[in-house]
Amino acid sequence: MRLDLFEADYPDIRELHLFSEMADAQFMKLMRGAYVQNFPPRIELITEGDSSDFLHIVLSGSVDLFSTWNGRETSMSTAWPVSTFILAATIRDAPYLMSARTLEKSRIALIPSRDVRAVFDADQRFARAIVSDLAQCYRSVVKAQKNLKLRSSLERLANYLLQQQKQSGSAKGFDLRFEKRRIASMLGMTPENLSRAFKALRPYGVSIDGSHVRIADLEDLKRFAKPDPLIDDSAT
Amino acid sequence: MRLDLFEADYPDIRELHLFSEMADAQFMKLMRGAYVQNFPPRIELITEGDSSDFLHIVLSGSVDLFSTWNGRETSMSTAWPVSTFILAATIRDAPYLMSARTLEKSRIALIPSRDVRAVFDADQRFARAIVSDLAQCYRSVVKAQKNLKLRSSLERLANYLLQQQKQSGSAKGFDLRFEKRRIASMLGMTPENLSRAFKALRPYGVSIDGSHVRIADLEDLKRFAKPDPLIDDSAT
DNA sequence: CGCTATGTTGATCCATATCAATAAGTGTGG
DNA sequence: CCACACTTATTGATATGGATCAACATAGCG
Repeated sequence: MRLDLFEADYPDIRELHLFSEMADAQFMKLMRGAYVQNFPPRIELITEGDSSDFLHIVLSGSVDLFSTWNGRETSMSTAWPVSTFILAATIRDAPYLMSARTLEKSRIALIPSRDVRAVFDADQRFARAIVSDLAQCYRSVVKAQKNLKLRSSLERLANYLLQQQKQSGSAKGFDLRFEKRRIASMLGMTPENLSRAFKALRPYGVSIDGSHVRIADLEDLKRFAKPDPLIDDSAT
Repeated sequence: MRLDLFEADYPDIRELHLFSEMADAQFMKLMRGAYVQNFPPRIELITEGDSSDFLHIVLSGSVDLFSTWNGRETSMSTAWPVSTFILAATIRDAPYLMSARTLEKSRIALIPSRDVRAVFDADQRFARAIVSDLAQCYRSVVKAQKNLKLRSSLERLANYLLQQQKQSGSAKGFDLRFEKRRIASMLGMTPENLSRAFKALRPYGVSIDGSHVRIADLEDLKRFAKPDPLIDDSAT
């Protein structure tokens, strides 16, 4: 299971802000028990309800965090390189609340949860980084919940597109980064409804061709979407 | 503003698991800059978007955490004695994502956020407690989101009633702890819809008289509600 | 190339919101 | 203590957002 080339990943992990400030000795202590593995797409890495033995880190690729109940399933969020997931379960030594599957070919590092908790107590800066990370995760979910409870699906899509547009940097047009099916699930709607929602945004200058989106007039769409930093900004 | 009797609250605050393990000196450092105030009902304590200068602690009464967007409003959660709120904003020194108002006459302690961050770095046990608290908060919101995305409003109500029944401890029957208007908002529905939802649960043995709820057969309701520890248990 | 999963479109159904009217509390000041 | 105002809860009628079901098109992919 353990790969010889793992050391090659140290710099990537080290620069993750969770690990960037900590003492070398403590970092190595974490790495000693860790291992890295490559996974093909669509592999279920963890299942909700399982005990949280490892903190996971996405080194490359991407991971879908989703949940199920009574035969239904929904996408909760996406983990990108380089970031951790299920940090909260690791901290509390509690069962996972979400399942995780690779979206594409992905490289994942696993650090024994026990080591994370031990090093937390031994390294001030690591503790500071963990709490900061966790607080950010918390705030992200709160924003997601506000998004769900205060907006219609059309408003959620409009704001999602504005976010994506912003992230892409390009003046006009960007590609959707996921299957529409998954975007629909993330936004809390069905694929059929998403398909119609795109059309419903046409009067506001949104046009879509396959996975390519163009927004004719940002201000026009913003007037409808009413983006709010306390819901839509990922940073704050 | 500062009350002479504040010292009387020390034991209550001290026994909050966030503060129970820390060194005396550090605890006093936190208390030195803190103060306590009594508020009448329905007073807005903080407004979303404001900068987070104080960590708040509910000593008695209760506090509604809510959010607004585009003229709409929704209840996100409730803070009870003795617990903190807006810990995440304090940690990250970021603006509040939620507003807070007293539900009833309440006694609130305020600790300067700067002090919290300073003592975090100085006291191992306090750091450990904060991270644990925060992880629990995070997991609560994730559960709330699963509840919203995976269940219909009728299913949410059914599970809410099962939770309340369990908490009440009594064999049959308990009183709703909030106005129905607020329960509706918490569950992400309108008051009218809640009113009808109660009736729709009658076939499963739920009867309501004012704010008093009786569940004829728990198993019957559970068969419909399908409660799930990964959504409904507050502890895990 | 054909298979399978994804996306689109249309028809319909259902859950939930909205609007409106009324009833029942709850608190206030005379 | 009562009358009044005001908020909350209920109920009915209706509208609508969004889900579901079904058919078909399309795009990846072995």
